[in-house]
Amino acid sequence: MVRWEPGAVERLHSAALELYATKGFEETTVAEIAQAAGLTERTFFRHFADKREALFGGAELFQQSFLDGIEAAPDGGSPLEIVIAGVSSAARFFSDDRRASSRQRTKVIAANPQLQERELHKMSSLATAMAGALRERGIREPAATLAAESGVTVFRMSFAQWIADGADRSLIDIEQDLFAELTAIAVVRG
Amino acid sequence: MVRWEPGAVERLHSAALELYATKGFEETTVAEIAQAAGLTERTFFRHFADKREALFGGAELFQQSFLDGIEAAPDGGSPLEIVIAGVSSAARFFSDDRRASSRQRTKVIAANPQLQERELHKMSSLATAMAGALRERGIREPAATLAAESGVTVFRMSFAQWIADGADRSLIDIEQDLFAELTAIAVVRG
DNA sequence: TACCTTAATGTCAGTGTCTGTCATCACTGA
DNA sequence: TCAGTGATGACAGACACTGACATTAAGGTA
Repeated sequence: MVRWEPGAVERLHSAALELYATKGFEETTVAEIAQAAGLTERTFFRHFADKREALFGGAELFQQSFLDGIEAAPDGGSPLEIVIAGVSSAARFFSDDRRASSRQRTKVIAANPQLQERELHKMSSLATAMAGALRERGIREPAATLAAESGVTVFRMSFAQWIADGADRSLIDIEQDLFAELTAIAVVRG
Repeated sequence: MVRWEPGAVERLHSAALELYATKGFEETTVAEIAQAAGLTERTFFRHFADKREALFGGAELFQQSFLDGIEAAPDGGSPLEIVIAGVSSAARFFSDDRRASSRQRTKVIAANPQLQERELHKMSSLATAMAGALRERGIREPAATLAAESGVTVFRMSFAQWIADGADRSLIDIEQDLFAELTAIAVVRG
């Protein structure tokens, strides 16, 4: 007989996602989420820094998959090629059976400006971390940050296409196309 | 004898900037800002949607200067060249005598995550608007969004260099260098 | 002059997010 | 048996933000 049911964080996360999806983010109170998870409001704020964070857990693994890909990239590539290795590595994080849940989560975020702001902040942190990893590999500024920001842009656009209605291509395929488009765009006097 | 002193918005903006800079954003209450401006808390929220917005006024003119530059760009250029026209046009918005005040404002934003999130959101909106302007000029997706996002990235990095300690180059000079770096990075098999 | 309208503000009573503090309870190890 | 320890509950409070209604001075109109 345990005093507390295990998995409090997971229960809070699930309850939050479900309520945000059905009632809307602003229309759900933290007290409601806590009650749905069988806990109190105070406990919610012990596990999540704020009401939004319940939707953004597990970002460390996500970010690490980018950094791993950058570290593992072969030597001698251009900055963008090394970034492509990182973004491709992270694509494995999103197998096709995750598409449905990714779609729901993205829909919730798209419906609320506060959540969009948090999402942008996470992406900005990712770009900063990737730029750091590039510098570790000897790439100097401003090339490191330019390449990292470009990589995050391509990832965001690819992800949006990946979960778009009717889409069925794999994330990594879409990424490759968009990186090709990026190099085409950057040509001056084209 | 006027009943109310004119320039309520400006007074609130100034009071907020000063208090955020001296006490810190989270440490200042809206009531304090309102009192410093000779108004009430309720009036603050009539002029600004939230506590952060007091720092982000006048974004419409700022954004429009990008769009104007895109509209005015000559025909026949690549997507990135048209974006460069927009970003260069906006550089005129930041003459050198604005450097000191830009520096203070940026410092306040850098000191607080909530303000950073709002800043990122504004930049994201700018990129969306620029992509729309590019589409108006016949550029298709995904080229339009890729070019717009790249342009915003270059602008952000240029701006950061422009207000960096000891910097004295003009914003437009820095932008040109970074656009050149961007095209260099994007070359595959470099 | 008296009256009406309007715009900007004030007043007041809320709701909801988030924090600090202390109490509670099961489990653990000595 | 007893002193930690860790997750939670209970409670009070600060502060951001909103809705509803009152107030005031300026301008226009009869």
